[in-house]
Formats: sequence, C-alpha cells, structure tokens
Amino acid sequence: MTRSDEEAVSRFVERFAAEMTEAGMQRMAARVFAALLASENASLTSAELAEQLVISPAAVSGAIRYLTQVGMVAREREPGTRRERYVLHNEIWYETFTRRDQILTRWEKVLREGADTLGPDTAAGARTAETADFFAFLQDEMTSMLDRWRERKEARGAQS
Amino acid sequence: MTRSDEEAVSRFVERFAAEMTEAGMQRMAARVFAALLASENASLTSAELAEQLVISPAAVSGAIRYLTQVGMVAREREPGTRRERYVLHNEIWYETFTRRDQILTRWEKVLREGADTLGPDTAAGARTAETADFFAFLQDEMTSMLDRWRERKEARGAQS
DNA sequence: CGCTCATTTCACAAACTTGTGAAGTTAAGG
DNA sequence: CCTTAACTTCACAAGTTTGTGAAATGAGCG
Repeated sequence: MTRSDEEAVSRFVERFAAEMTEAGMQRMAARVFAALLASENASLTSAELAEQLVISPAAVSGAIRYLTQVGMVAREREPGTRRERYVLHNEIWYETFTRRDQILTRWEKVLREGADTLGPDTAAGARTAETADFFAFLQDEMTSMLDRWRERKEARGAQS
Repeated sequence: MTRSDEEAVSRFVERFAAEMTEAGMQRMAARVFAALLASENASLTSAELAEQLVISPAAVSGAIRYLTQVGMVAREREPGTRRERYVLHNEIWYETFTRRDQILTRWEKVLREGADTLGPDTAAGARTAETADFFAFLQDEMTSMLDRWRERKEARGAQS
C-alpha cells in the first residue's frame, strides 16, 4: 500500500467519522470506529489507533470504553502478548439497530404515560398517544426489517 | 386544569425532552418541541413557551430557529395581533423520518467511495461495501415503512 | 409616520466537554 | 517476586456550547 493510498484511506476515515459525529456520536469514538471499519481485519491495537489517528493513549482508552459500552466493539487479548486488540463486532449494524430498539421502547413508554396524563379526551392526549403508536409501529417494523436484512445476508453468504 | 395537572404535564414535557436530548437533539429545541406536543392545539406563542419552560425569549427564538430549519415546526402569524404562533407540523414523524433518509443517502455515498478506495479485493473494502449496502437497504425499507404508516393512519382517519 | 410591542441578534459569563500529560494500576514474563 | 510494557484514571487547560440581558430590528396599529 503506497503512501498516497494510506492518505486516501485516512481521508475516508475522517469523512465517515465526521458524518457520524454530526449524527451525535462522540468525536473520538467515531474516529476509532471508522478506523476499525477500514482496517483489514476489523481490528487494531491501542498503539495502532493512537498512531493512525494521532491521538493519545488516553483518548483511545476513552473511545474504546464508550464503544464497548454500547456494544459496537469487543476487546480481545492477543495471546502471547500483553497487547489488547479491539475488534468490530461482525454483525455490527444488526446489533446496533437492535439496541436502538430499546431506546424506542423507552420513548414509547414515556409517551404513553404522557398521553394518560393529558387524558384521552384532549387533542394533546390523542396526539401524544398517536406518537406513542408510531414508535410502537417503528419497533415492530425495525424487527422485521432486520430479519429481512439477515436473510439477505445469508442468501449471499456474507457477514454484516 | 388543576395546579397538579399542570405539574404532571410539565414533568412529562421534561422527561420526553430529556430522552430526545440524550438522542442528540439540542436541549432547548427538545423542550420546546415537547411543550408543543403536549399543548392543546400543537401550537404556542413565544411568550407562552418562555413562561411555561422558564426560559428567556432569546432561548425560545434560538430553539424555534433550529426547529423550523429542520422542518419540525412552522411559524404562523396570528391574524389581528403582532404575535407569532409556532405550530407542530401535523405529519411530524412522517416528515422527520423522510428527512433522515437524506442523511442515509450521504452516508451511503461516503461509504461507497471508501469501499472503492480500499479496493474490492480487500476484506476492508468488502466490509465497507457491505456497510454501504446496509444503508441503501435501510433507505428502501424506510420508504416503504413510512408508506405503511401513512396507510394505517388513513385507514383510521387520523393525522400524524 | 411614528409608537409600541414582539422577536431577533449580539456579546458575554457560566457550565460543560474534550483531549492531554502524568501518575497509577495491572499482569506477563523473566 | 520484580520489572516493565500496556492500559486506565485523574487533574487540568483549552475550547465549545448554552442561555442570558440588553440593544437592535421590524411590523402592526393608530
């Protein structure tokens, strides 16, 4: 891989990280995630990440803590060394969106309670109940959508 | 509506706003949005918002600027007064998720370019291309999902 | 036309976030 | 067990964001 290839990859990493950051993800977590995505084995060591992204070990540590907490990355101890490897889960999107589902459940619950408070005889209550309905609907759809994606993957014999 | 009802509504507004904030929305925008959702006509004036949320007119102005920019709220001049009303769009979720679709398109494009840079013969390239596929798939599913929601609404003769 | 009230803009203070260097902790390997 | 490499935690400086008060803008209404 030439010098300029590396630069092109780095540009991609930064660009994709920027998109994720804009969507609300922590900056360092997004950069680490993107670097892992673009790495040959979907895995890098702390030192590799620090070097590639030009950040301190502390920043890597913080980003990894976040990414493991939300279940996007796993830690693996390299056997025979004292080095740790961070690995992208290989059904990343499936898992990430499944988790998002739990957020929708919480939203729905809050909205349902709000609708009760406002009362079914008020426009506000009806509107809030309908919003709760929408999120319930979303949860359902999400589940079947992910099933369809998984099927499609299996048909093609690939990972996700 | 009694004093304690008002308090209960306010608690709901704050709770739902907190959920949205956690998901990445600006705090004031989330609070204003939640207040509008819980208001009888899905609309409030600047003064009403400022009073209810105990914030300055400047904060209301900023939140409304954001909400109108992302298309979640419309401004309406009350005829016969110099007061402005801010109104929730009534197909809010439909519209909001349609907009989100455009973000997915951008992500897909960045990922597609990344896959090209990495090359189709590398694991990283294949993985990135598959991620792009996932987002393309999502866009598709999103569209048909929203169609189904709209149908369902129409069947019940309600708004969203 | 000019007054007045509603909204917006602006400069700033406070609070929060981010990333770092350095010290602390842990565990592999002698 | 002691050394040392690898990671984590911590305190802090820098940078950003947030919400405010006050001044500016603008639009109804007389």
